[in-house]
Amino acid sequence: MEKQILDKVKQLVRELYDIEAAGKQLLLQKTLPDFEGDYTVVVFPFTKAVGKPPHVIGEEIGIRLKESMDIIASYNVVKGFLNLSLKNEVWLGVLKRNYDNKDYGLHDIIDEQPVVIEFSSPNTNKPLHLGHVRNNLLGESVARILKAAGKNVKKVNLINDRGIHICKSMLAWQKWGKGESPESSGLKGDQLVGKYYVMFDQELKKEKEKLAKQGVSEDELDNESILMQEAREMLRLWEKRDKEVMQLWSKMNNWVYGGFHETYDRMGISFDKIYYESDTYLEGKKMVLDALDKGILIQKDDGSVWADLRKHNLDEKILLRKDGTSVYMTQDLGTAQLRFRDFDPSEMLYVVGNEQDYHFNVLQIVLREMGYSWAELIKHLSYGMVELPHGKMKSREGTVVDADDLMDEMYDTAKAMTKELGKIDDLQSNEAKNLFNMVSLGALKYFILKVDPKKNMMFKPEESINFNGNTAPFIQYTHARIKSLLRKANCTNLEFEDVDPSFMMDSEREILKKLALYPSAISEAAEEKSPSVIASYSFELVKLYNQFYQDVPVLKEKERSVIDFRLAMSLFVGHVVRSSMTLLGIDVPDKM
RNA sequence: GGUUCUGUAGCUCAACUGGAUAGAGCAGCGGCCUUCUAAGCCGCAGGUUCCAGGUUCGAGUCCUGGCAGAAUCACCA
Repeated sequence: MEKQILDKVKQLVRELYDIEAAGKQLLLQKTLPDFEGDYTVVVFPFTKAVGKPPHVIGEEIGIRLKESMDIIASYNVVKGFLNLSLKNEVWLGVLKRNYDNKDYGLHDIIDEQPVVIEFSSPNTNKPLHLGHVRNNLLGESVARILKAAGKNVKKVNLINDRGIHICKSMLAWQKWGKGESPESSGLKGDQLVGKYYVMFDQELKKEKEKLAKQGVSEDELDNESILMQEAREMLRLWEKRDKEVMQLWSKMNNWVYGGFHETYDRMGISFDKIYYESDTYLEGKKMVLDALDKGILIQKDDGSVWADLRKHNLDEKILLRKDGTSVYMTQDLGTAQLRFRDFDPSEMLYVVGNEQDYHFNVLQIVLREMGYSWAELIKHLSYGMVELPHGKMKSREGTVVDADDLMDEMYDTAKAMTKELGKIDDLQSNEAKNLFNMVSLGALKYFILKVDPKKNMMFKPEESINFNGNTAPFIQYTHARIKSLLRKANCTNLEFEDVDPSFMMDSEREILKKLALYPSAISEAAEEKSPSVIASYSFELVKLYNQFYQDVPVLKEKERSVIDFRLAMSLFVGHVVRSSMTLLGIDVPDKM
């Protein structure tokens, strides 16, 4: 429809002024609420070439548009803005064509070549926290949005299951764990392992303090520390596949996976393929050694291997330590290679925090230097940090917001709130549980996803738990209202063919206009890779519907066709609300 | 110090990528349940878009220079 109008404007500009209007000059936008009209053509861009005042041009184009397009009811010109009002029949047509289509706005797969999106990518040395929550929610939602926009999306997770940090928790458990297990302690596996990681850190700190007193310099502390030496030795043994170390490693990792699985399940996160760094780092090592052979990389006297990036205005970057073990970058090279082979993708997205902007920049440059043309497929979907009112999350200061705890708290609040409002009197207990889950998780997800991914966000616990205003519970509530209305109406067969479009009210037209925009909201969200676009859209739609609901008693209307028209519109809104919430990974209840 | 990002109402966030009078929510104040769910609706109040220049018909958005904050510049990941 928008394209139709734009094409016509383009044609008219050509006929009237003999000017070829290019893409950017042709601007069609939604008319602002204070003005009359649905769409607005901005005519300023033509004024110079035409040599007439803007309002005259607007008038000239407007009159011709109205003559030649039967969807246009009227027009008005304010300064350089040509406002067009479409006939009610147009909006009614949108309703007729789509109101019963649950998949309205969603595309089937257009392009078979997959888009691979990596997210979550946890370390197996500690449980998931608030930062991971943003990552997981973004990844899952962006994947759903891209799919809705017609991409063949593959979700992958890269488990960071090896490295010096993993050895730290292993070592601590070996030293001080006394055989403790999830079963014996009653702790979730990831929580248990996390406990030992923290323990290592504390003991290391003590040891370093002692060393410092003995006069060891700041720089030497890591080298001199016995604990660190032991951890490094363990990593070396691990890379040599030492039997005992491997056994400990796989035992503790399995505990962690059990815990992660529970948390993912609860959050509604899933993957098509899981990579383990322990499988991919070797590939990376191989690539590095190959490149070294070809003279692309340099080896220093101590045996360590580096990429020289000084011609890119960056420093040197280590790729293999002097003891031959690999670093983060090394395994990421390998993972990228494997992923490219596995999927032959058109795009490889990495949902990773903006603290790693530098890392991904370097990753791409190194791959490019090594001669891999697919380096260009890598896109870092960088998102901002989650900040807390009292500052950064620091495990040592106990200010880390644990993902499981957070969901528990949200659940309890949802429960208390629901009881206080007296909403569950007619719900079965499992229904009620379901509702608490939906509402609490919805609130959390929406609170995080409504913010533009690339911006840092402030996480205020009291506000995330708020259920009024621009929140998921508000949107869920509207869905429940619609469902309730439809139940009451008991509608099977909606007949509104003969409804008179001229009786359509402003609030109804606004809703239909909004519904017509759902497909473009999806494509914008996919383009920007930003769930926040969908969140705003849903909120605006639901606000419009609530206004309508408040002052138009649907079932009190005399005219049957008008009732059916309104029911069809409500049904349509309900579908789009559910659909858009699904894109955010949020479920909506039929009653609440 | 270098690089990158951010700065919008008391607070948390929008603003269709350069378009009209910068919008929501929360918090505050005032109204609306005999009528389809009040987790709702309506109204009031709240702004030098960090500052100073520049670009043009037009700037929160673009360019330059400041100021403030964050991230990063690891043989951590």
